[in-house]
Amino acid sequence: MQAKLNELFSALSDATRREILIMLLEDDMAVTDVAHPFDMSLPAISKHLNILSNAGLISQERRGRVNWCKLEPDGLRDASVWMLSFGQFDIPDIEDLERLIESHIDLTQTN
Amino acid sequence: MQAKLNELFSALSDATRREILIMLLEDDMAVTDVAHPFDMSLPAISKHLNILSNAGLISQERRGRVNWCKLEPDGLRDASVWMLSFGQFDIPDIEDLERLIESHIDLTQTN
DNA sequence: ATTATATTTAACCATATGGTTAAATATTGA
DNA sequence: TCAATATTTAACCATATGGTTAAATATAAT
Repeated sequence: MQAKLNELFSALSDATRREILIMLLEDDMAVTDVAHPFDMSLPAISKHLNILSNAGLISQERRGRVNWCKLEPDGLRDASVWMLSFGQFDIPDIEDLERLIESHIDLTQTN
Repeated sequence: MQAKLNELFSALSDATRREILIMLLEDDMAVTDVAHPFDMSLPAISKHLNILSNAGLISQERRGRVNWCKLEPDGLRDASVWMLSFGQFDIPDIEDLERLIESHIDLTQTN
């Protein structure tokens, strides 16, 4: 769980990779086409795509010599959920969450 | 904007720092107390706190020789908005919340 | 069969990151 | 005043990260 979140947030911490994700919102793309707008070598883009794949944010499917990259929006889910518990809940909700955590701890301790 | 997001996601990509944020959900804490549960030197924690400060995720207020650390939940807003802009996942459901609670419990118990 | 295209792998480099220990700096208490 | 406490700064180290170029691989086209 922690390792997965490390990978996710780390993948998102690079502007090039975030831009790639946004590009893939439009449509699936070949690696070369992903690379095109960037002032960067193809191997560099290839590495970025691997990092996004390993984080579960995209998938890649090879057809012939073309590797098609596809956004996997569900990959953002864990990170999103983690963040929402801090950022979007207002104060009473945070207190609710804390009570939930407390009660869950109490339950595990009495078992 | 991109630099801010880099900083934010990068700050969140370390499990120690995420754990610190969760600890600060409870209450404001002094640096030494933040450091206590971790098997890590005080300077290391001090660095982590600086990274969290620079990312806008916490604030620090010195009173006497004690530096009080305070969660700044709004600091997550930009990153949260960025992720929501992908808009392809639903509002987190009860299972996600359960998993989140589990992960927080794991964190508090493994220390 | 040869060449062009799409992509990855390998080897390398500079800088960033996350940790350490030792020393420095305040501030508080005796 | 002197010692203890809280925290940061400095110097250092190993590994990770993000880039490069050159070579390798696999497929498609001529």
